[in-house]
This record gives sequence, C-alpha cells and structure tokens, in this order.
Amino acid sequence: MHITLETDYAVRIVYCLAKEQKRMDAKTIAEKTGVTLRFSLKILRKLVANELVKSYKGTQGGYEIGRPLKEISLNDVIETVEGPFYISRCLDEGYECGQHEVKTPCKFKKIYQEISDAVVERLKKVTFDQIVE
Amino acid sequence: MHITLETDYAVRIVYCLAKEQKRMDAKTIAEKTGVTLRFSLKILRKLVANELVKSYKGTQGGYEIGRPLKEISLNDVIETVEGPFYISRCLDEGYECGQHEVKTPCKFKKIYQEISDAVVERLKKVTFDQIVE
DNA sequence: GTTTCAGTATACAAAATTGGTGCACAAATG
DNA sequence: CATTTGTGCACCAATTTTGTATACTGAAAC
Repeated sequence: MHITLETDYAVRIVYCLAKEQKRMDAKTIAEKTGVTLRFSLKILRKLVANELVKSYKGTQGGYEIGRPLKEISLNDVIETVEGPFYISRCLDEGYECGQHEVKTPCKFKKIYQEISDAVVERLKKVTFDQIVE
Repeated sequence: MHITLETDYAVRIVYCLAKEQKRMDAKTIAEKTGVTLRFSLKILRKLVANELVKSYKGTQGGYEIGRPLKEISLNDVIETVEGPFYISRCLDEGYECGQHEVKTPCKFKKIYQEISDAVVERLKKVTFDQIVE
C-alpha cells in the first residue's frame, strides 16, 4: 500500500512550484522534477482543477502555485491525484463486501474508517510551508 | 491508496478463524469468507509462514488461529500479505528517487517515514480480541 | 488579425501489479 | 498404502498504473 508514482510526482511538482515561487512552464517543471513532459501536463491539469496550482495560457504562460503554502497540505495533493484516502475499499462509496460480517453493519467498516480518518488528519498537518525550508 | 483485495481477504480469513476458535479446513474457510478456494490456500500459506495461523496436514487437518487474539493485530495481517507499510515508495529499501531534493538527504523521506510510523502504530493497536466481540 | 507559444481535452497504448489457476508433491491418518 | 488435506512453484488473466498521440483553445506579440 503506497501512494502511486503519479502522486509522488505531483508532490515533487507542487514542491518545485512552492520553492521557486514564480511562473514556470511545463517543460521547465518536467526537467526540474524528472517527470516526463506529457505526464507532468496531465498531473498539472489535475492540480489546476483542484486549485492547488494556477495556469496561464499563451506566450509567457505557465504555472504558479495557487495558494499560500500554509494552505496546501500533503493530503490536498494526494486527494487531488488519487481521491480521498481510504485504507480499505470497504469504505468506497457503494462497495458492499457482504462478507466480513453477515449481519450489517460490517464491523470492519468502523475500524477502517477510524484509521483512515486518523491518517488523513496527519496528512493535513503536513503543509508545504514546513517542507520548503 | 488501499490495502489490496488479497489483504482484505486475509483479514476476513483471520477474523473467521479467530471467531470460530476451532480447526477448519480450507474449503470451509473459503465458503465462510467468500474467497475462492485456491486463493484462500495461497493466502493461508502466507499466514502460516508468519505464524498467525497454524496448519495441520492429513485427514482431520486444516487451520487454526496461531496465537492469542490479543497478539494478532491488523498490522500483522497487512504486513504478512503485502510487506511493511510505507506511504511512499521513496522509503523502499534501495529506492532512490534522486529528485525530491537534489542534495541528500531527501526532505520527503523524513516526513514520509514519520507518517508511515504513525500509521503502523495505529494498525498495531487494533487487535483481533477487540474485533471479535 | 494571424502567427506562435503554452495549456486543455480526450482517447489510446504499454507496462506493472494484482488476482486467480494448474499441476505435481508432501505429510498425516486409518 | 490409499485417502485426505496442505505445500510450492510456475503460469495466465484482469485490472490498474504509467505514459503517449492527436486535435483543440486561448493569450500575447508582431
């Protein structure tokens, strides 16, 4: 159980923009982070859609960090790329294992929910102002 | 970022053996948990190798829970099936991203390590004596 | 106002991981 | 020694993840 490589890339990209504090085009970001240009573009679009990053078209266009660093957490980046964190798919909307416990409610749901919430709380506490020295 | 379906199955299987507190053969376990027989056998072998479950060959053979329920945690099951929990592959033995930070040590390693440790601590606290009512 | 730069959108392809099978073997019981 | 029940390894299929191609949109510069 890891965050995906895509999420890891997204963290690098946000870190890059957070550190530089200036507008950079996708090509530069790709080079600095070691992510392929195409894949960077794809990830950047997700980050823009969730307003972690701002984008500008045309000549002199590019990307900038979208908010004060204090207001961007590791959880924001993870959630943007792979959706809300759930430790087990048992918590996915609409998923019904129907097995852990024959009679509802499934005992594991509560346990998994508590653990997931605790992890999210922790991830929310790590903000990019702390990461960028 | 979820635990895999295999891990989820393993949790069901341990729960089943923990609850029944008696020797059961793979076929029965498979039926009770809704996991295919073949896949159950595969998972059971991992659980046996890690001594969470005891196995017995021959007629009247089968599987029994391997330890007092208090000494089996959710972390034990997860670790048995998918190895130690790491939130990012940056923490994998021998993995070198070489990107998050050009100069060693990578800033994210420490952060990821702390989060991973916190999650593991929490998973260790959930033991099967609590789960089986 | 059209050319060029830079991001957007969607769909597709390759690679890796996960989930699941097949088959021959090993040990215990009666 | 035959039947029962688990073991070990290799393999295949499905799904997910990672990466790419193509066509399009909007802004700035000349």
